[in-house]
Amino acid sequence: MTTTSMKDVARAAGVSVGTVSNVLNRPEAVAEETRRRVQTAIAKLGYVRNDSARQLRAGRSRNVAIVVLDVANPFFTDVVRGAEPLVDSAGGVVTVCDSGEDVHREQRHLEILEEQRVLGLLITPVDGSSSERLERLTAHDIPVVLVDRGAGQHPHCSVAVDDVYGGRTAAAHLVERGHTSIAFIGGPIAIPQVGDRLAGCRAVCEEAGIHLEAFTSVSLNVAGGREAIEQMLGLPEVPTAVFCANDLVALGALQGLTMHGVKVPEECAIIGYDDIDFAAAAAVPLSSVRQPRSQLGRTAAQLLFDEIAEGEDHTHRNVVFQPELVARASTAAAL
Amino acid sequence: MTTTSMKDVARAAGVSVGTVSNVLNRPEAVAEETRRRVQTAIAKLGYVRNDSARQLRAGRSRNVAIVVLDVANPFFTDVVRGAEPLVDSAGGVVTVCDSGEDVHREQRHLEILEEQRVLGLLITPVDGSSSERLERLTAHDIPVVLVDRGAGQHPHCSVAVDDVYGGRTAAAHLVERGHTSIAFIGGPIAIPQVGDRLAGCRAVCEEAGIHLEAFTSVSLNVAGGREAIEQMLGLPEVPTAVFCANDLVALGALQGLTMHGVKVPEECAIIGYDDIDFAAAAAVPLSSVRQPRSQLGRTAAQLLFDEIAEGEDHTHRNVVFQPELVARASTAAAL
DNA sequence: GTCTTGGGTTGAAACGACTCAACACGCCTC
DNA sequence: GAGGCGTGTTGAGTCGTTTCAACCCAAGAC
Repeated sequence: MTTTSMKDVARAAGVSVGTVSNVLNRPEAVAEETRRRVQTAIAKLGYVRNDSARQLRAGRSRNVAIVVLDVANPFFTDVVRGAEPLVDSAGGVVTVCDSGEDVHREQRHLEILEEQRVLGLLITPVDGSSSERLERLTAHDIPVVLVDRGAGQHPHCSVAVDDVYGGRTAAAHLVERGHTSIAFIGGPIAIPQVGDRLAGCRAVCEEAGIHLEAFTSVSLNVAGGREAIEQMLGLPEVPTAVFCANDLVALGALQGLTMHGVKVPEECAIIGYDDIDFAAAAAVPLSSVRQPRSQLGRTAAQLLFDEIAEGEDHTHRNVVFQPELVARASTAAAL
Repeated sequence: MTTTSMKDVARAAGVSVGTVSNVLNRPEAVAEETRRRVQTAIAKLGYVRNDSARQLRAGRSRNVAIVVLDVANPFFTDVVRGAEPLVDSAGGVVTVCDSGEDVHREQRHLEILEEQRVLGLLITPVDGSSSERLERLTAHDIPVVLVDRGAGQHPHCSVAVDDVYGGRTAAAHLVERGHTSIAFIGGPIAIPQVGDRLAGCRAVCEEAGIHLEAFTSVSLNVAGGREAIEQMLGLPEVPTAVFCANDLVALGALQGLTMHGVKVPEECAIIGYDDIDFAAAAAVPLSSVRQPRSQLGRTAAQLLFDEIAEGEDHTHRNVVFQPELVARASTAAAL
């Protein structure tokens, strides 16, 4: 069965293609009786609109893409969840792309998305200096909203959580518990969130005159955390507390420490970041720094549609949320 | 800046559009010198192919859609991960859609995907009887591969894990540990996986003459598990073991039991399903039934491309994997 | 009886890329 | 010098939809 087009429907209903189009797009402009005839024809032939043709005509698709660092990270799925309803109700369709923290995959996605003439883009870019690639999109009139990325020099709207503040909060909590030697475990420092969290942490440590050891995990997941712990345990002086750049890493760290018989929190405390659902369900419930995840997504989508609506006279907005400490068992022991 | 088309490039390079098209699609057919001229023109104008136009002409997009029950479930993200490389290397693009276990959302996604003339579809359908909606797609020449769905009556290729066997395995493990009263917690029974796991469990219980109590959680996630536990604890005789339809539910159950001061596994054992990464990292490491997740995705994608390649003389294939018991602390106590 | 008005409908012109038959040109052969 | 060959290039036609000026026609105004 070869695909049926509007022409076939028109013929079957004895009207012109223009009328079929009207039935589909502005039914109120078509006479009752005609409309019905067209609709039965559509049903009988099993006609399905061809979106490519629509888009070609419209010059733009109705897809909103969300490019995340890792779909397997609950943080991002929550962000996506937050954005979806808003996009949906605006008649858009969400496309999720996973860059896997890899610049080349991100690049490939961006190229494809540009070819698809997406309506807009929410992205957590892999590195800090990706602006040139993104600006190419904005130059081609594709609005870009940065997610979880501070109000920097970039010419885009953005939503973010104050990661420096979050880093400070986590470190302050550890200091308050009496720790005097702290390790930081986090993925590529090039990822701004990681850098900021570390910066906040470092600031507090310096103020308090505390030793800080930073480990660079290969990536921000469970395996990365486990591996970093291996390194850490090789130190002559093993720190008594670990601040992980996100909860997945923290879970990995927890596994690593437990495997080596190090008691959490008695011998080593752990604090994560994001407060994903699994954090509370971990072997030792994880302390963490909570981010308003779905709100991030929702706000980002909102900014995107605002930008689309405002057109020329749009000025970029940068929304920053404050994270919040959630203390649990993994930092419960006082020294 | 209005979008530049092949025509603009052609003009700038002093050639015809046909030649530009050739440079893009069959560069070897174009003379070296011409090719270079066209390429500089492309670079200078910042030309980007218009995918809608391509697709319109081709009659088909290069998108492969994966429709899952829940993107936040690591099981599915792993399946997606498994499928991605294969789709990628076949020149396709993956689109992930989340049905959220909701028939209407699934339906909406299917409609949109059909309008987009996707290359093919990997789907874990919400209910068992969704075949009519899917057959509409196949009637329109869109190949569909069922994921995690047994070799039933359906006219599709499929990959699946033997869920009845998995259910039996889990139940047998509990019986072996001496439990004589077991609860099953699982989402809508209409979801075939849930039904099958329950069936396998029930069969073993009947053979062993053991009491089985089944609870229907609203959905297959952490919250669903927590809520079901509330119900279960209301029973006059509280079961001594719980078999959860997936690990998220099991994590929820673990939270629920812990909240009510019920010790796991001493007072109540738990076994989950899927063996997601978080299962091992839980407060009490969860026993589970492991599925070859990424292999499911990879095989599904393979079947899809096989079907596309074989065309007319394709016969559907149903691949079934065997799951595997992973015993951990949550079922460690003997009675 | 002519003139408006306006609800319905029409048909052709876009949109941008791809395809393919036709052609142009240089070179070689007989 | 006619014919054949091979390599490059062309341009018109096509995909399916939307849009919009033009048109038709019946009803109401004068």
